[in-house]
Amino acid sequence: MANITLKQLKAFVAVARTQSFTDACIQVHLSQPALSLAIKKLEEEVGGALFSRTTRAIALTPEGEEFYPVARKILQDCDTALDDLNQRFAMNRGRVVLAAMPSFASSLLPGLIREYRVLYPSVSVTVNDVIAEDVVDMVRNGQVEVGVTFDPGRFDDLTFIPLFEDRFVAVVYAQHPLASEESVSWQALLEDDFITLQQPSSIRLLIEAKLRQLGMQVHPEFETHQLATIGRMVVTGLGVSAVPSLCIGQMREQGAVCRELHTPVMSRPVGIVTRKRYPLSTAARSLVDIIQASADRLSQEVKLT
Amino acid sequence: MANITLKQLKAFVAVARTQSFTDACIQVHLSQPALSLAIKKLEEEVGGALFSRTTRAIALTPEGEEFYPVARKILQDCDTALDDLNQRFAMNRGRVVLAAMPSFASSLLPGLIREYRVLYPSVSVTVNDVIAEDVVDMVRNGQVEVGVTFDPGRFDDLTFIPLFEDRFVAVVYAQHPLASEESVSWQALLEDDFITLQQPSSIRLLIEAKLRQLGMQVHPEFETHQLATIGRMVVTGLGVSAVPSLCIGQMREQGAVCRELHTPVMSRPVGIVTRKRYPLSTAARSLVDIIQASADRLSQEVKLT
DNA sequence: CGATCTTACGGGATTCGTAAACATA
DNA sequence: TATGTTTACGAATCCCGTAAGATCG
Repeated sequence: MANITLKQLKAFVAVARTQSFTDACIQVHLSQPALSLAIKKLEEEVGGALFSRTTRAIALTPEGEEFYPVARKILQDCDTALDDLNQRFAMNRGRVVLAAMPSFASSLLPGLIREYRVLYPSVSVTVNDVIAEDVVDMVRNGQVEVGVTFDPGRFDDLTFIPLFEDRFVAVVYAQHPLASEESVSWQALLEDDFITLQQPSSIRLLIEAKLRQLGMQVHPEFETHQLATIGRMVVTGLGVSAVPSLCIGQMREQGAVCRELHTPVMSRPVGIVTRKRYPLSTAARSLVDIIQASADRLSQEVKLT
Repeated sequence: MANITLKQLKAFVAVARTQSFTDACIQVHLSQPALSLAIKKLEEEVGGALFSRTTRAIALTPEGEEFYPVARKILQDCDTALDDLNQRFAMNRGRVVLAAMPSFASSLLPGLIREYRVLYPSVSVTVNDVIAEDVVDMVRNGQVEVGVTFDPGRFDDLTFIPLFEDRFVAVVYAQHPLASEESVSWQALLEDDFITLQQPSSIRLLIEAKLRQLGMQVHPEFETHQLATIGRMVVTGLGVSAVPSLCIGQMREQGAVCRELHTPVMSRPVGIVTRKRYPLSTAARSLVDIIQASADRLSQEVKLT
């Protein structure tokens, strides 16, 4: 039967502060009798008098004096917690933590985040730029709410929202013979010196596995850790390469030329990965919404035209 | 309109803990629909969903996850505060601070506190053994709730509850001529060497002022700080003295003989001093009650018979 | 189909506000 | 006497519980 009400606490604090029932009425939006009853009830709950009422003057009992700061603190805590939640839901504050594979994080993601920040400037966004496999791991164990990466396949605890197809495109320098072609085959591309990524990236593994499967041999003449270095090497004429279509923009900026790659066309769906049965925060939800809404535009941006 | 309820918080915590509405019902003694409504209302108040309900499984939203420990803490604080108050009023805990003039603190007070402690063993009692004037000061400025001392006279912020009359009695050694008298006059007593208190006690001042007023001269042959020393000196035959009737017991224990003093009879009311308009704690209230109830017995104890 | 949450609605308790009574300075 | 609190009572509100509906596994 131990049941007190926040309203009673508010009433108590108001009376204690104003030292008057009448004045406290205004603060708690109650009539005198109602307030009187509320205090009376509270006193019954706590087992004794909190005020000494002499119809003329009000004084806190020593017990009330002890209780006053405590009640104040409780109400303060409630208010703070409520404000915090309100702001969080209104996205006047909050935080989204997401993971994205490097090719996406360095290409399309910044624009999306910019778009998001325009709408919700008070929500902080943290990006984990990790390889595709780690993106999946970080989502699965809850380190991030949202991941952007390749379709992780069948994980029964994950949800995948496809955004666009990422495929490999050939990267050659402008004077290269293949640059005049509309599209090139892997066979033709690999006749030149091939520059590849050295990092434990799924990109390289994917290329090698697929090509080996088709009986083609890859002879990487150069290896590097950075995508930017590939671009530079290609432009310098050291060789050719193949990169995810996500990186077309970057390659072009560096002066390299991208062409469609066929036989085979290597493509994988890129999308948003979230955890099943773990709802997103409103902040994360709206980020996902923005990314989804931009799916068409993203698809365009990885086109060669 | 920012109004949440502790009941709602309890409901929220229960659901969050059990991960199920049905199970939480038992904990909060509510039907499922009622609980559902309570959560719904809470979510409206905070501005967003705290749970993700899929009719089959319940999961906290990230916002709910943030809120959970906060809500828990608030409820915990409420419980603690309520328990504390309950115990205080039930006097299973608490504290009384009082001040008493030395003559009372060293004579009758210990017995009274003992009586009190038998009834309320869990309430700690602190005694300030200070001179009569300081007792009044400590009560007035709120350092103590209760004081026992002489009637402080007209203080409009103090309440005085008289207990008994304390008067001066003569103290002589057993072989002293006056010991055979029923009562002695100040005149007769002062013919012998007079031992008096040295401390800034109201006792000495009272004696001197009153006697001077009556044209009598006091020749203190010995001065001491301790009442016990007076007794010892008297018994040793160094002289005679006059002490408050409160100290009769102590004098007798030391082997001295007490006799009524007249011409004049010096007596002042001793009683309980409390602050007006500042209600007592229940603990203090019951101590006062006990002392008041013992008033008659106390009056007897300061009699010579 | 079964388990679980949500919505709908009637009954009941709590609580509110107005008016009158009461108590102190 | 005047101010301010408490008691009395009618009324509105809120909240709960039962029953029916909806949804997911």
